[in-house]
Amino acid sequence: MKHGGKEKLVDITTVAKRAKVSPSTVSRFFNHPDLVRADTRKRIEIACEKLGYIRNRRANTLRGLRSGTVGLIVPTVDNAIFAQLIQAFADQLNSRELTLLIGTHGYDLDLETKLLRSLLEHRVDGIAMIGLEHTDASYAMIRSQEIPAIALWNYAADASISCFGPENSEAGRRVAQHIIDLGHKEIALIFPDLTGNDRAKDRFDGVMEVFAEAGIVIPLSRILSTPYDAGAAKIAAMDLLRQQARPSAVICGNDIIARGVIFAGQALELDIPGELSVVGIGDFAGSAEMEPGLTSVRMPAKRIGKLGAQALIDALEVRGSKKITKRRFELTLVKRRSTGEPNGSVLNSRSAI
Amino acid sequence: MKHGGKEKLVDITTVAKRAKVSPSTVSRFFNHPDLVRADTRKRIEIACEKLGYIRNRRANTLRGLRSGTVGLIVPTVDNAIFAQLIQAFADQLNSRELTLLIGTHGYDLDLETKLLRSLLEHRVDGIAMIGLEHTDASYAMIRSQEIPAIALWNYAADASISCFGPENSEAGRRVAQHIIDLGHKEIALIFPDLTGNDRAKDRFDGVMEVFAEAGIVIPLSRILSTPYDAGAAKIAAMDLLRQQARPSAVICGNDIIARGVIFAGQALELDIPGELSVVGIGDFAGSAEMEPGLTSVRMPAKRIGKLGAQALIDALEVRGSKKITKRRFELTLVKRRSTGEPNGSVLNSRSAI
DNA sequence: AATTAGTTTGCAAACGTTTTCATATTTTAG
DNA sequence: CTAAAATATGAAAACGTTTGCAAACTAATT
Repeated sequence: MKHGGKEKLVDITTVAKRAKVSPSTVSRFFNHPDLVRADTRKRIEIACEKLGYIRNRRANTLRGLRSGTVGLIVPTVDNAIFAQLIQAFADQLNSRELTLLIGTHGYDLDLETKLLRSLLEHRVDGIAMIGLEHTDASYAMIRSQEIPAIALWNYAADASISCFGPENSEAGRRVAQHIIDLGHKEIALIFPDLTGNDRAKDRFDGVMEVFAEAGIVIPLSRILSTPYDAGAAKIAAMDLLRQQARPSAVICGNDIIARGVIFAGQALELDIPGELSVVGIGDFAGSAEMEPGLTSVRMPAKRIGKLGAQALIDALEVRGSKKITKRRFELTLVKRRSTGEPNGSVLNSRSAI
Repeated sequence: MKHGGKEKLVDITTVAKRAKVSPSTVSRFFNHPDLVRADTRKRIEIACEKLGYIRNRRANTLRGLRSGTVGLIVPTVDNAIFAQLIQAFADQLNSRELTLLIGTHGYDLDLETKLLRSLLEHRVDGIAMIGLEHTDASYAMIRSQEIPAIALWNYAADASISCFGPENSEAGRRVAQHIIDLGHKEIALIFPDLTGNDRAKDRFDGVMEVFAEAGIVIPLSRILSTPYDAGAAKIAAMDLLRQQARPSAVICGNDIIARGVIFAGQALELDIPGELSVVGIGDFAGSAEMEPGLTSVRMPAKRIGKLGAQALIDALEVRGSKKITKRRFELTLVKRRSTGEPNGSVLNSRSAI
C-alpha cells in the first residue's frame, strides 16, 4: 500500500548525467548562465524540461548563501488594515523573487517569540513584525542573529530596530481634537483590547492626553473595549446609546469598530451626525463609501507595506549591515459626514455651565 | 566598513563542543530527547542557551526529511473572504508547528505557476491553492512532485486534486432564485472580472442558468463588471441606478460589491428594499450588522480554511500518499432586510403584461 | 605550427544536519 | 563481583547544492 516515495526526486546530478555535463555546470546554468556555452545551456535546459527538475533552494543555503525568503509576523491576517499592508509587502517581495514566510499570533507576544524563532530556524534573510512592542526574548533573538529586521505600523524615534509607520499616538490626538473642536462634551471611547497591541495603546493614550489637556474627564462607564469586529462593536454601542445620558460622540480605536457604532446608531434611528458623531482610525477601504462617510485618520497601509519591504530588501543586499532606518509616515484626518457639531451644541454647552 | 558577517552563526558543532558531547547527541537532543540522558540534556540546553543557538531547519531537509513548511497560494490577501480562510488555515498549521509560505498572484494564473514552482523549490511539504482553475503547467508540476495538494474554495466532483469548498454555481443559483421568488423582473448583475477566477465564473453561470430556466433575459447593459472594491462598485451602481429604467434588484458577485451598491442606493435616497433589492454572496463579517442587513449566501470560509489545512496535514503524515479527498460544503441563503418584493410588484408585473 | 589568451568545464571540498552502526557506559541480575 | 542486558554516546556517511581551483578546450596571434 505505501509504495511511492521510493523513486527519489530528480536532483542536479540526474540532470547533469542526462545533459552529459557535471553537476557544477548545471549549477552554473542556474546561477551564472553567462559562464556556460550556449549549446551546453540548451542541452541542460532540455534535460531539466524532460526530467521535470525543480531546484532545491534549501540545499544552497548551506554554503552560506541567502535563502531567498523573508519572514513577516502579524497579529492576524483577518483585519482589513493588515491585509492591505501584507498585500503590498508581498507584492514587493514578489518583484524580487523573494518568498514570504508568514506567521500570525493573535496578539500573543509569547507566541510571537515562538514564531520568530521558527522563522529564524528556517533561515529567513530578513524579518518584519508589526509594532514595536515585543518580548525581550524576541529582541534578543533579532540582535543575536544579525539579520535585518523592521517594525511596521508604528514609529518611535528611540526604537532599537528599523521602523516604518505613523505615530499612533498622533492618530489618537487628531481624532480627540477633532471631536473637541466640534464642541462635543459627552464623549465615549470604544477600543479593542490593548494588551499586546502598542498601536491601539498609543492611540488610546493620544486621545486621553488631549482630553486631559482640555480638562475633559471621560467616566469609566464610557470607555468600552470590544473585539475587532463590527458585530461586537454594534452590540456594545447599542447598549451605550440606549442609556439615559447618551454620548453625542464616540471615538473608536479603528474603522471596523466605528462602522459597528454607526450601524448601531442607524438601528436606533439616531440622526448622524446630529445626534451622534462617530470617528474611526485607519480609513479602511469602504469607509469613504459608506453612508454616511466615516470620518477617520488615514493611515497609508499600502505605502508602509511597500516601502517597508523595500527597506528590508535594501538591507538584505548588504550582508550583515546593521543600519537602522526609520521613517515616520504622515497622517491625515479625513472629515466626512459621520461627524459634526452636536445638535444645538452652542446653547447646550452654555446652558449646561 | 563591511565587517560583521565574518563570525559565522553558531552551529550544532559549536554547541556540541561547548556541551562536551558529539554533534550527534545534540541532534538527538532536539529530535529524540528521550534517547539522551537527563544530565546530558541539561548540559546541552545550557550550551544552546549561552550560545543563542538556533537550529537550521534548512539543513535537515537534505537528508530527505520533511521541511515543516506548507505553501498557500491565493489570488490576494486583501480580500475579506480569503483573509478569513487564510487566518483559519494559518492557525491550523500553527498548532502543528508548521510554517506557512504564502504567495499571491492577483488572479494571474501564469504568475501562479511561477509562484507554485518557487514554493516547490523551497520544498514545501504540501500545497494549497484557491480554486480549481490552474494552468496545465501548474497541474503537471503538482503531479510530478508527488506532494499533497488541495484546492480550497471550490468543489467539483470531477476535480483531479483534493478540493474543499462549496459549489459556487449553487451560490449563484440560490441568489437568482431568491430574487425571482420575490417577484423581481428588472434585474441587474454586478460581478468582478471573471478571468482567472473560476469561483466568480461559476457563480455567474449559476445565476444565468436560473434566469434561462425562468425565461428571464438580462440585457447586456445591465451586466456590469467592477473591481473588488466597495468604492468602484458604488460608482458603477450610481450610474446604473440613475438611469431612466432602473432595475429593482441587483445581484452582486460578492458582498463587497453588494455593499457598494447599497451605499449607492442610500446616496440616491432610494428605499431599500422597496425601491431597490440588493443581494451579495459570501456573507462576510459585517454584512449582518450593516443597515440594512445584507441578504447573502453564507460561505463557511473559516471552516474551509481549517478543515482544508487539516486534510492537508493528514495527507502529509503518510509520505507519498496520493489519496484525493473532496468535500462539498453546504451553503445557506441568509435573508436580511436588503431584499424584498419590489414596490407594488403584483400590480406592476400584471399591468406590464 | 607554436604560443598565448580567453573561455568552458570538471573535481572536490564545503555547508549543517540526521541517522545507522558500532562502541562505551551504566544498570540489573545472578 | 561478574556477566548480560539495556542504555547512552560517538564516528562517519549521506543529503543536494555552490564555488575555488585547475585542467581542458578554443580562438587569436605570431
